[in-house]
Amino acid sequence: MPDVKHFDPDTTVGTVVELLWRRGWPSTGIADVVAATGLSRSSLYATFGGKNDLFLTAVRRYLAEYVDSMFGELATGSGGLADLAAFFDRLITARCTGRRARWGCLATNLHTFAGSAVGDVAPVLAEHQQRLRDAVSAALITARDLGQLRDDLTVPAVAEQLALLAQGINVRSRAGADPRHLRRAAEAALIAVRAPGSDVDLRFTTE
Amino acid sequence: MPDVKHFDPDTTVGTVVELLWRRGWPSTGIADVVAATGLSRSSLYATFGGKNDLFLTAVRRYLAEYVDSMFGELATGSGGLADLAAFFDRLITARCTGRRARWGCLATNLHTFAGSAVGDVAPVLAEHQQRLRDAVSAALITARDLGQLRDDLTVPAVAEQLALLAQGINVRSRAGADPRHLRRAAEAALIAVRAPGSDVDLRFTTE
DNA sequence: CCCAACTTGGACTAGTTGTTCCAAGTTAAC
DNA sequence: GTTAACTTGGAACAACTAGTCCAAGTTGGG
Repeated sequence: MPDVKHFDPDTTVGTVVELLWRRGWPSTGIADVVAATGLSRSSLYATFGGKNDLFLTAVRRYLAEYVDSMFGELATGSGGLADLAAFFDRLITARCTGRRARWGCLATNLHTFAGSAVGDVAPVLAEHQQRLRDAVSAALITARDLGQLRDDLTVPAVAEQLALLAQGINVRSRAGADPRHLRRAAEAALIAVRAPGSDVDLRFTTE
Repeated sequence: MPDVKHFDPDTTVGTVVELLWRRGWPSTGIADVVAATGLSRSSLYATFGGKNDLFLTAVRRYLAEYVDSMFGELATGSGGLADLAAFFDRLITARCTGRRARWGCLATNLHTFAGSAVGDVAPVLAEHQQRLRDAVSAALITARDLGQLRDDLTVPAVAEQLALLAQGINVRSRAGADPRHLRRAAEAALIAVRAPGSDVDLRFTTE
């Protein structure tokens, strides 16, 4: 019986993701969403609820669409340190080139107002960080099995270290860091944790 | 002849630093400053100009008061990697304990809207990152002279890597990261770049 | 004392914020 | 075609934003 929606909510969420990613949570208003989507306030509020709900939906979409694909073979691959090198290469390329260059990572950007009263993003960020660390851990365990990882370093410690490095890359890329510098840094980090005898190639494909 | 100011501008800037640090730039309004300082809008605008000027002044104050002291003996010390361990220990303690725990680093937080139209913070952030990298570089050069640094790694690459690690620590500390995890990560990073033969102690004083 | 130079509180813009509301329009089963 | 359920545009809302303005008050040199 009822009238049917005149727009595609999924497309709308996609637009909101880009807005939120580029401009940040507090600086993005409903008016911006209206302008970017062409919808009216009524439709937005009826479909998504308020600003908080809409933005939280957008954040979850971001994690599903952009982050999980970024992890790629990290958790499932068999390359060990080579998979980690590929991951950092992919990350730096995504952060520094293309249409979304210098947007940083939406999840990392949101850390800025993690302590804020608005929008309960903290749990979402915690889950994201957990997934990142788990993926890195999996690759490191593979590396250990392959004899690529120094035996005087523990997997959890190195996983945390590399996850923090990724966060640093996300932050600095938004400020316009030189991708060559970032690649050098990631390469150094991986070489440093590589077992002395290992001959795994850690050079980045992109130069 | 003229009337004299009824308040201390330096104290006011100090209050604004805390406000900006904790709540973020776009979320902090002049009304908040008025409430926190007890001053009137007139006095604020007459003394500091608009919101942008006031906040930029606060950011510069932050860098001078909190960051430079954090670097400590990094640039001038003779401990090499030991000085770096002390730096990370200091950083993690500052970010995770005390009144300002989980506030993160104001400069790192500001990266979130580096690309934004408002307030020209980008140059300030660039300068800050440069200083951080230079300080780390100085300590690494000392480490190299002392034979503490692996000779298959270059100073600039490791400097960038450790600077990015520090940024990661800043980001994650705001979201409530476990300081023990952070210390483990920093320790692993330093152990990994230490020359095989070196016996420099990299354990953190705080445990 | 006197008065010019300055500061200050508070009222006041003009624009924006997130949100609500309703009349008008649209849909599809009956 | 009727009708009930739904969507939509636009107006309106109160609270808030950064910033301006001016009369009243305060200061210190002459």
